Amino acid sequence: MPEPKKAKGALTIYDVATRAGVSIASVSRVLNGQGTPRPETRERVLRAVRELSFVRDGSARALSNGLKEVVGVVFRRGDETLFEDEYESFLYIDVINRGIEGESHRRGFDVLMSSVAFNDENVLQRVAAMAGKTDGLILHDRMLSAVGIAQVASIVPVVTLAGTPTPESMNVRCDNESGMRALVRHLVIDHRYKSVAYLSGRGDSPDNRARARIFEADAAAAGAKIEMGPSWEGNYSAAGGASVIASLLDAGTALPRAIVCASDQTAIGVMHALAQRGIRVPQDVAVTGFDDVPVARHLRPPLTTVRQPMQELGAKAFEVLHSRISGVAGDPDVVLPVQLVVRESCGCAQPARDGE
Amino acid sequence: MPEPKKAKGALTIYDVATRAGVSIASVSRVLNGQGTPRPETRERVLRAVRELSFVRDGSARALSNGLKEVVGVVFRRGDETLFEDEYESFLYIDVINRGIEGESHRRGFDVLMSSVAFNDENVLQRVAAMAGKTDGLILHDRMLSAVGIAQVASIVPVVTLAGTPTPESMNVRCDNESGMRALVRHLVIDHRYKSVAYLSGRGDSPDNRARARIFEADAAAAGAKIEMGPSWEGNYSAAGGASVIASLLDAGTALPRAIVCASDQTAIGVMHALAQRGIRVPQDVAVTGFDDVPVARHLRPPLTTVRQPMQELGAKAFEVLHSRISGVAGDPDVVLPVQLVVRESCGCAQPARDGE
DNA sequence: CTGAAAGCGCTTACAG
DNA sequence: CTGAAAGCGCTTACAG
Repeated sequence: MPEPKKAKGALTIYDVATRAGVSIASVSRVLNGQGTPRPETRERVLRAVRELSFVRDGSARALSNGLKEVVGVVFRRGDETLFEDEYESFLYIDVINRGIEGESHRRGFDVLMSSVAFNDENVLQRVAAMAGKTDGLILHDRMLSAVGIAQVASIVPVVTLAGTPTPESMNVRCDNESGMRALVRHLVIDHRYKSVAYLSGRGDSPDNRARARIFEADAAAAGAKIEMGPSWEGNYSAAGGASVIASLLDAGTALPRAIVCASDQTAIGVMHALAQRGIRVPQDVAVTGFDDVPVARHLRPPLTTVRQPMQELGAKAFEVLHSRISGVAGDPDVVLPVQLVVRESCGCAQPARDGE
Repeated sequence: MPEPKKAKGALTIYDVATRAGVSIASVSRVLNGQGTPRPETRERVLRAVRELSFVRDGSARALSNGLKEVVGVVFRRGDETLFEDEYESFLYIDVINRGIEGESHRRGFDVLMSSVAFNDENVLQRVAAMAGKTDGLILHDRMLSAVGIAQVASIVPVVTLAGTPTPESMNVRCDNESGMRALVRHLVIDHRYKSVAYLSGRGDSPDNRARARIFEADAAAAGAKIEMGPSWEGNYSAAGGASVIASLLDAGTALPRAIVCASDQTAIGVMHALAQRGIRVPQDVAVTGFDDVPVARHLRPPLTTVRQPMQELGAKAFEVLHSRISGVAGDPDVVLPVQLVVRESCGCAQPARDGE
């Protein structure tokens, strides 16, 4: 063994070929299950591979094949945590990512993860770099503007989560409309609450807009007094929810009978703020969330919310992306069903244990 | 534009060079910040890149550079869930992965994720495939045998989590010894419990062995009656913990005053089983966990446990791996400090609110 | 400062 | 069935 190849003693297909006494083409064919090699050739290659513990270099394969078998996922990373629960809630992103990973796995793909900080200046730049390392990208909620998406989509296929499909990209989301409809019905019809507020998420979120729209329409139609708008503007975070309540109370505003929060995180903040002022949930004010994050059932009282099938959302996103990568056109706007989860924060009595 | 390049209209550095009227070498240099190009050259390249929305192909770069700027993480995926909380507990893996991702990010690396099912036959094969796509691997708890690790480590550097360093691989873990020591002291000295049991994790886990060893030594030294062994054998899961309790109770065995569980998950199962039999925690039997998973503080009663710095564990693992990838030798056995978190399941009165 | 050319480790027509 | 060779898209000495 004269020349010390490169950095590591990293083996190449040439080493295997030499050892097996065949050409690199044969090695490659055996490894790929292409053609019909003579049994003996096959044996020799396989033995050499085994003895050497050889593994093909993924980059070289990708370059040659034009397929990396890698999809990228980009999401936001929380910075500091104001509420202890805030941190946990971020984990819902991981649930989605698990869904993506599981489905990828089945197709022989791996998942490249990259987070960007909330205050990150050049998200586009990072996303673009990811594009170069993958066959396609899945972007979490509100990562890029439509322009940014178009730009990235010119490099690799893009699927957004909880966004809006664009001419260049596809989208997978949950059925906010039905979820909010069921929630409002439960509060206004079942519980007969006369006044309800919508504590919003970020204004630029499609999810939030959809929820707000249905809330307003349905609650009004059912004859309830509605509160929403500037003084009820949150940002999906617990801190955001808490500060809205604090401001309202400080201003001496009377709270409505029920507060519909744009997310579970928001509800967590609201319940926290309410508890601090000695306002009881649900006796004085009912509170609901949206998402059904893992911690929702452990809150006191357990949170009534709308469950979004996070894991399926991820799985579906991969599925859509994969078919696109494979050159198959698919539905550019997939909508997944949601489910109302009634617990106690809405005012219902403690339901059957281990319920749902 | 005559010939339709390849599959996509995927741009290459040649397209940029043509547009900018320079050689591909110049494009590459500008993009890499190498050399001292004339300002005008720089300008023209940058403009062409911008106008074309060009992004370099990661595989080609990796092949040429000998560096993919990707580390792989392999972990186990839960299949079905017996307890609703089981599912959540799996998320602690994600917390570690977040730590890895965060640190990678700082170094310009991305993280390739791959899960394997619990019953997966050829984990080694999957791990090997990952090795080919990355510059180094981080393996979660008990993924591979020492032989398997050695094999993979001959391809890329390997760091294990909560394992044992081998001649070929490095390891990062938490200080189980100190954690268990503090826990036993709290139970046997502070609470004066006379009888304590250790409900174990998987027998083949280094973490479990370390915890068991210290438990036995310290509890005995403090004069407590000890129970552990075959009839107290769990497997880290909630289901495992619950079934141990069920068996014991069915056999008419009297429970000790305190049960030290090998993990929070186990404690969750134990508390569940106890509740079903009407046994009160901590009045009748105290229960403690190990890990401090997010849900631990939401259990009823809130779980006294030992917090492992999961996120730092991940960050540290990347750090160790990165320095190894960079050719720097580092400590092959990093130990991170843990912290006793006293809540109510040990028998302590409700501590100050918003504690910790 | 800049370009022509070799090389990274594979895969895959194309001949034999 | 199998081998020689070209090509995938970059980077980087090496000359100029």
